[in-house]
Amino acid sequence: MAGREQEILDAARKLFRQKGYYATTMQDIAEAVGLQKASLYHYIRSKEALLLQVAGETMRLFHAELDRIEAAGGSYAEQLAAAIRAHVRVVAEHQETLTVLFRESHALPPEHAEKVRGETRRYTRRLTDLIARGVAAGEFRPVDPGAACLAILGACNWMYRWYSAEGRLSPQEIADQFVQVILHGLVLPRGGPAGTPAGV
Amino acid sequence: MAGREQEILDAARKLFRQKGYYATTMQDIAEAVGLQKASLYHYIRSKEALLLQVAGETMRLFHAELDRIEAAGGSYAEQLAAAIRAHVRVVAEHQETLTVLFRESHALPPEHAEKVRGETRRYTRRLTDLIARGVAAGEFRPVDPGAACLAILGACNWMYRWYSAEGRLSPQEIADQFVQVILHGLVLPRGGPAGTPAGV
Amino acid sequence: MAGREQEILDAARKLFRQKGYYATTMQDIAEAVGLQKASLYHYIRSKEALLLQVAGETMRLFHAELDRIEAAGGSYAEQLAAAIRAHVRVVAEHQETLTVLFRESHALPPEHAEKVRGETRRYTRRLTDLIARGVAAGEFRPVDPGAACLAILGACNWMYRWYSAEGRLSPQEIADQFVQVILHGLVLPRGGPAGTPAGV
Amino acid sequence: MAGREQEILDAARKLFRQKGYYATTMQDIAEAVGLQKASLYHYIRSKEALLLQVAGETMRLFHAELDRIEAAGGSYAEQLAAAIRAHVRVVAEHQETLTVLFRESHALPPEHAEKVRGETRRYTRRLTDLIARGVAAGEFRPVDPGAACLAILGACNWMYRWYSAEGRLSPQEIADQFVQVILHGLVLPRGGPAGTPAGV
DNA sequence: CATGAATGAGTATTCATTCAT
DNA sequence: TATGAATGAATACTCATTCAT
Repeated sequence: MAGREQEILDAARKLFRQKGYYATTMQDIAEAVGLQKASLYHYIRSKEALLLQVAGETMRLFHAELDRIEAAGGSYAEQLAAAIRAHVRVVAEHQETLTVLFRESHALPPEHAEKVRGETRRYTRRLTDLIARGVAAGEFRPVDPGAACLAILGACNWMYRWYSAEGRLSPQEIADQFVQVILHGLVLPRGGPAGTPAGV
Repeated sequence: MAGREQEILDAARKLFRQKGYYATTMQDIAEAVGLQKASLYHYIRSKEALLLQVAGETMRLFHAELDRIEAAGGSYAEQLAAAIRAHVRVVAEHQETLTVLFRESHALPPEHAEKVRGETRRYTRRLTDLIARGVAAGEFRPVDPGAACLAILGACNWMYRWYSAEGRLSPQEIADQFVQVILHGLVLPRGGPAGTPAGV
Repeated sequence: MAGREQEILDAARKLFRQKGYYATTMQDIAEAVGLQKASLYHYIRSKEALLLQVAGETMRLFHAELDRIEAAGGSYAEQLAAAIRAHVRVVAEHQETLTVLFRESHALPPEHAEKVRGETRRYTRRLTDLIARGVAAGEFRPVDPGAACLAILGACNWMYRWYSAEGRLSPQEIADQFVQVILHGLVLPRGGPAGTPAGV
Repeated sequence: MAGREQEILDAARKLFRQKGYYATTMQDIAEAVGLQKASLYHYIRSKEALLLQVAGETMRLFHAELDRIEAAGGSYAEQLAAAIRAHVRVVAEHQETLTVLFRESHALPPEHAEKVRGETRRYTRRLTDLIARGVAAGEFRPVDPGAACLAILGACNWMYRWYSAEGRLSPQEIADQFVQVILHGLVLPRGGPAGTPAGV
């Protein structure tokens, strides 16, 4: 059944995150699912294949969120805010997977590593395009869309290292803060009668 | 001599970054410095000690920059901008070390890992405090300083994964963009006299 | 059914020859007959038993041929020639089995290996006796019958390594050549009125 | 030193012969030379490399003997007799190596197996040519040189299975018998008071 | 009859580290 | 200082075989 395979994948993901890919032995995984080492090989081809599956799981999610958001439309600021919120949520919900992806994907054989990197690049490009369109539309400042995108992704992805479900802020709250910082910046527009920006 | 020790450290850092800590063998390091495996042990205690040294190198730098900036004074926005610029510069200049730090420090034994994490936390706190003071002084929006700080650190640290000296943007330019996004946000304040409050 | 068992035996023989006994897995055999690994065990006791069966198949054939030839009678030269022809034919027809027998029978457990060797020895003895009787009768040169027998068996058995159905010579032709060499030698009797021997 | 490497090679050869290549473990070899398993790898690259070395050792010897014999000249019958004697001697002296070569060389990776087979073919061709020249010169019967050569090689090589230093016949005696059978055949030329062939 | 699941025992190989020279 | 030799411990993976269904 797929049940056992899923159990193995879950155990592997958890262990890879806790101890790292190399430090996790097939023995560890076997014990975690209550099987003998050899029995694992009925369900998976190799340890590496396990890593590949774990690492490959997530990019889909990000793309799906972006699809949804673009379909929903709205101003660029609204779309970008939604994208940030979605990204934060995915990172919080799949922290384990993403930790493995970010920390261990270099252990994949070149071809697979390349595939994972390709997915990542594609996602980056989509987000960059969104920003570029916002800039072109005069809705965003004339920033460099590539750099801005990487700043945003960095802020969100970095969560994999510090987020905790027991932490002070909920994913929702984190997302609110990130949106505010990224969309409006930290600095209060100085005085003047001239308007402060509209809160998105 | 310290010369040899430094050579070994350099080789280790480079290899740890290229192939990862586990995938790098003492043999690799020995070949890189033109010694035999066994000879390395005249200079270093163990592979782990090597990792510890590499990983421990950098936090000092960040603190030093922050010292300098705080000593120089200026508005909170100026200080924060300077901190971002400094951070970006350090990441660009020590990408190798930071890659090892970010990716491999979990391979350290608990006590050492804790020490490294402690340094990191201390740096985060200093930056958070700076933001908190800016907020208290009414210079920054009333954001959550902790979240804002982590967003900034994420944006900057994430560079370890994508920055390339041959890339399109120089560290200087990257810093400019980051400062702009983080201090002023992406969204152009909508004109008009009618100021909307800094809601959100 | 015996059908399935035979199929398995055939597949095993073929694979043992192609890849060797150790390199052939039960999986390989199962795939070759379109069953699952576990299902093989309804027909056979073990992989070793399979090898034993394959290895044991052939000696019967050699003995049967010798029975037939001795029953038919004739001069010793005629009988020996017939034995060589028969042996060559059997090797050509059962090359697969004999390859396994010659190359892999040492993988059998001592007792079975001994049994196979016993059969081989018995065949060798019968052929040696035939030669010895020919020598005693003054029909053959006063050679050492044991050595002569092993020379003959070597020449014939070695075919397992080089014979090919697509080769230049048919088994019949090979047998003709072997008979000629073994019965009359390579060297042409020098001159003299004395005739060349009758071609057997 | 080469000493240890040679010891390992000797142990491997002996064990490969006794138990077969697959049934011999690196542990066995290590114990035989009084080292730990891991230590073997200071001297050899892999188990397979060990087999290759053992298997590759012998063909050189056969060629060297043939060189010597052809240089010495003499009638074709004399040369062939010398070749047979030499071959018998080499087999007796290197039975261990040849057993491994004949029985286990199919365990080599294709490219190396091919190389070994190439050497074998070259030796066969040289011997075939010698016979062919003898036939052309009218010194040998008009046999098929290829078949005759394979008969001879079979007779000699087969010794790897039955020869024993403690056996009834010395290599010298075996060679005498083989030469007699192959050069003059088993059958006594019938009739006439006239000459028996020259005993070579 | 057939098989999916499970396993125990085994196997080559790697690697950081030690130590006598 | 430098190293060749040696090793203990670990590790992923294989495979013949068993058994409940």
